[in-house]
Amino acid sequence: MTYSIAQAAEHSGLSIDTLRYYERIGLVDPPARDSGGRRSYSDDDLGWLVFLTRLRTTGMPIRMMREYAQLRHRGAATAGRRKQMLFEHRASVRARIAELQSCLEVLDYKISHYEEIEHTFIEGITA
Amino acid sequence: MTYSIAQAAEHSGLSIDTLRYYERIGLVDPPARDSGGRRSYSDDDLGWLVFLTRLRTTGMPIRMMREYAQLRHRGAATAGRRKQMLFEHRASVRARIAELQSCLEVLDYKISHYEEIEHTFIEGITA
DNA sequence: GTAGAAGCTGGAGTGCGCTCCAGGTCAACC
DNA sequence: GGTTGACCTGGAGCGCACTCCAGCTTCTAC
Repeated sequence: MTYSIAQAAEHSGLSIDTLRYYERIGLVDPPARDSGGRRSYSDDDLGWLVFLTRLRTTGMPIRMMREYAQLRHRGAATAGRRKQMLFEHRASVRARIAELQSCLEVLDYKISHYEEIEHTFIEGITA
Repeated sequence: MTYSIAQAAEHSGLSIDTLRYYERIGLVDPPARDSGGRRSYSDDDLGWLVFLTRLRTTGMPIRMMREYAQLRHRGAATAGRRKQMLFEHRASVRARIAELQSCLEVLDYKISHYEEIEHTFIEGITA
C-alpha cells in the first residue's frame, strides 16, 4: 500500500506541513514519488512516522529523534546505541510521570482547600 | 522573613531573569522594595512562586497562570472559578500521565525487541 | 574612597517546533 | 480545454517561554 501525504498526515496525526518539515530536517527519509512528483508513503514510512509521534509525545527533542534516525539509517551495527537511547529516554519518561504525580498531589491539596472554603461559606450562610 | 531576588530564585528554582519576567507579564505582583530599590520577597511571595512552578511543571501555559493570578487578585469571590480551573487542569494532567504511560508501553516493546535482536546475535555467534 | 558584587531597567535575542505563504505544477473531471 | 483541487518548493513568520545585554545604581568590605 502507498499513501498520499494527506493520508500519511491523517494516519500519523501530524500535519502535512509537519511531514514536509520532518523530511527537510532529516527526521524521515524522503519517501518515494509518484509519476507526478508527489510523495508516496509506504507502510514502513507510516510505521516510522507513528513511532516518531510516540517519541515526540513523550517529549524527546527533535535533535535526539534525528540522532536516532541517523543511527537507524546506519543499520544493525547501531542497534546497541539505539537501544541505549530508548532505555535512557524511558527512564526520563518515568521520571516525568513521577514529577507529574507529585504535582498532582499539590493540585489535590489545593482543590480540597477550595472545597473547605466553600463548605465554610455555606455553613456561614445556613447558620 | 524577606528574601533577595537571588534567594527567591534559589528557593523557587526559577532564574532571576525569569522572576523579573514573571513580574513584567503580571504573573506575580511586584514585591516590596528595600531602601535601595531592590526587590524584597515575602514568605507569601515565595509560596506563590513555588505554586506557580508546580503549575508550570504540569504544563499549564503562562496565559492560564496569569488568568488564575488575576482571579486570585480579585479575592474570595473568584474562588469558585479558580477551583474550577485547577479541577480542569488536574484532569488534563491525569490525561497527560495516561498518555505518557501508553507511550511507555511502546518504548518497552521496542526495547524488548532490541534485546531479542541481541539475543539472537549472541546465539548466532555461539552456535 | 574605591573595588567588586549584586541588583536595576528597557529592550533585543534565542531555541524550539512548527505553520503559513506565494507562486507554480499536475491530474482528473466536466 | 478549462477549472478545480491536491500537491510542490523555498523561504518567511509565529508563539512560547525565557535569556541575555548594555549601561546604570547601590551596598559592602577593605
